[in-house]
Amino acid sequence: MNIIKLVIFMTNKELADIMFPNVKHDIEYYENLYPERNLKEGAVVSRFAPSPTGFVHMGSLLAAFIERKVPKQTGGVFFLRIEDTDGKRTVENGIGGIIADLKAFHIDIDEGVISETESKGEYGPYIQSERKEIYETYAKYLVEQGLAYPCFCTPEEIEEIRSVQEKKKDRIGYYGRWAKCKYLSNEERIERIKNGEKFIVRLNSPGNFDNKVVLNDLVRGRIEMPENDMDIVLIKSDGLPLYHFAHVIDDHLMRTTHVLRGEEWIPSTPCHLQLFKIFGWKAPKYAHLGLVMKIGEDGARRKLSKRKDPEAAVSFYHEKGIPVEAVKYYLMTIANSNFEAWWDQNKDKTYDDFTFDFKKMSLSGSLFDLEKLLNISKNYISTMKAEELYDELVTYTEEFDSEFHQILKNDKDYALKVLNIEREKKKPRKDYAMYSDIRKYSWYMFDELFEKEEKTYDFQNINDKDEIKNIVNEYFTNYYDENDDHETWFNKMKELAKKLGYADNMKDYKENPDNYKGNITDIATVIRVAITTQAQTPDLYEILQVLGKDSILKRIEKEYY
RNA sequence: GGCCAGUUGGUGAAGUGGCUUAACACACUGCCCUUUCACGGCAGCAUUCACGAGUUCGAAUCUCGUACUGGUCACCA
Repeated sequence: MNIIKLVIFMTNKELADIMFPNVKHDIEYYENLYPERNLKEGAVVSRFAPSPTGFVHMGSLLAAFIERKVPKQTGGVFFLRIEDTDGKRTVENGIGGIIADLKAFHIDIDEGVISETESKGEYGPYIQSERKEIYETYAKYLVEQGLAYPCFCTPEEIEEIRSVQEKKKDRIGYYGRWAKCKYLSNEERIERIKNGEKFIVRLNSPGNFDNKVVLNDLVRGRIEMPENDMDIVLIKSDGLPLYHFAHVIDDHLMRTTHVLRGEEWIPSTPCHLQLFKIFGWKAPKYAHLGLVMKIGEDGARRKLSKRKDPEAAVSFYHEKGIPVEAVKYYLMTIANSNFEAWWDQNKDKTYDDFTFDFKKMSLSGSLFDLEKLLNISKNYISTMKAEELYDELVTYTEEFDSEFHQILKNDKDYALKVLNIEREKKKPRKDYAMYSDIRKYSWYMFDELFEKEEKTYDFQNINDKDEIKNIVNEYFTNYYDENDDHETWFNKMKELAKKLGYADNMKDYKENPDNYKGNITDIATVIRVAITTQAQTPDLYEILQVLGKDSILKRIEKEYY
């Protein structure tokens, strides 16, 4: 009996050698190369591990945001790993796009890929395609242990198995008695390899579908699932590993403690847990996040899609000029809805000071609410200082509105005055949700724009041309004085109203509307529209002050005299 | 079809057996304030927590079943 065992063991070793002729090290080598991290108790090591498909998706950004936050909270490490084991997914400059997006959102990494060609940190390489030898070493070890084997099945054969399974209503997959290559003798395997037959490497799964395995998910709690009994592929015919294998090897070697990923990964977790167990490693803690959803064209919920939904791409926010901070605040409210209330109590603090908790995450995928984001953005922008807003706006327009950019640069002091209207006070104005709104709502404050825009004047209640002329004329010849303070200015408006037969306060007007031609708001509106063309603007007094006498009179002369 | 998860208002959600005649925020509606708009203030907006049954003195909260939604079952991640 002992002798037979020995023979089998020897052949496994021989098989492994012939399958992996290029492997130089044993697994001990890598275990020593990437030692346990020396971190304090409770420190979380997590990672953002995207495929280089171009840009970062909203859902991924949420994950990356949390993956960054938790290590920061616990004194751990956050690193970026690129999962490029599938050539078909890889896009030109995919890595650069991801790095740029993370940078744009100020998500800094402690370790990992920092450019198309560079990485930092002691646990690399951080690009999976550069880790081929490592995967082979571990696959070889598994073959030696009899826990993996070469599979010679062609795609056609796999398809054949599948259709028989479907017909018989059996579970689909390569497992148990369906796994043809599982039962080949080592002699045959070696011979076929020597004959030059192509093969892939499959796990010889020790699992039993009737046994249960428990996943203690950080956000969902206990999930019980059948053990994995699929002989999943470990190494593909291109020599690179499949996600399942790569994830287990990498996250062990990189000493990852927490894995955050979408809930679509839950079904394959038993397989990952099994791999960790086979190797005798401690599995990381898993947090499976709900997907970010959106209401589709047909009215049904569906996953926010990179291809169909512009708002899924982070570039969307960049182009609109939605502050990255606002997006991050929104992400924080999605991640932990109690954040909003906390923030309300801690206005002077930021999301960095807030303690994120996995247990407070919503289980089901949340609908992406652009409206809500815009509201957060509005509030955020309203708290910015004029100087700060100016800098952001200059940066924004440099890329997206060169004309406005030039105007802002030409007269910074004036631009600051405009931006400061009803700002930097206890109850600041909240009308800009994105930087692209600023020109839209304040173009009339800039003479260069005012002169060139096509203008339409809507005087609201008063439509009689002579009456409009009369009001404007009267105001600017007899009342307007740029040196008036707010109170004086307003008193003059009242006098003007009274003189022309309008009520100078709303109360009187409401009591006896028939006694008046209108009320003071009508007068104010006429002046407002005459100067700006807009019926809705910030405080009229401030506007007149900022615009200044010269520009105002020029506008009046042109249009009314 | 198998396996898994989810289901509280238009939206995000709080809620872990009695303090819930279900917080809070966004949106919406009305009123007030007001030189317009925005801000701000007040009020309204789920007689009810997918449905059914059970446990209990008592359930949105525990159990079971049903329905629906989503995920997954690749040499993709």
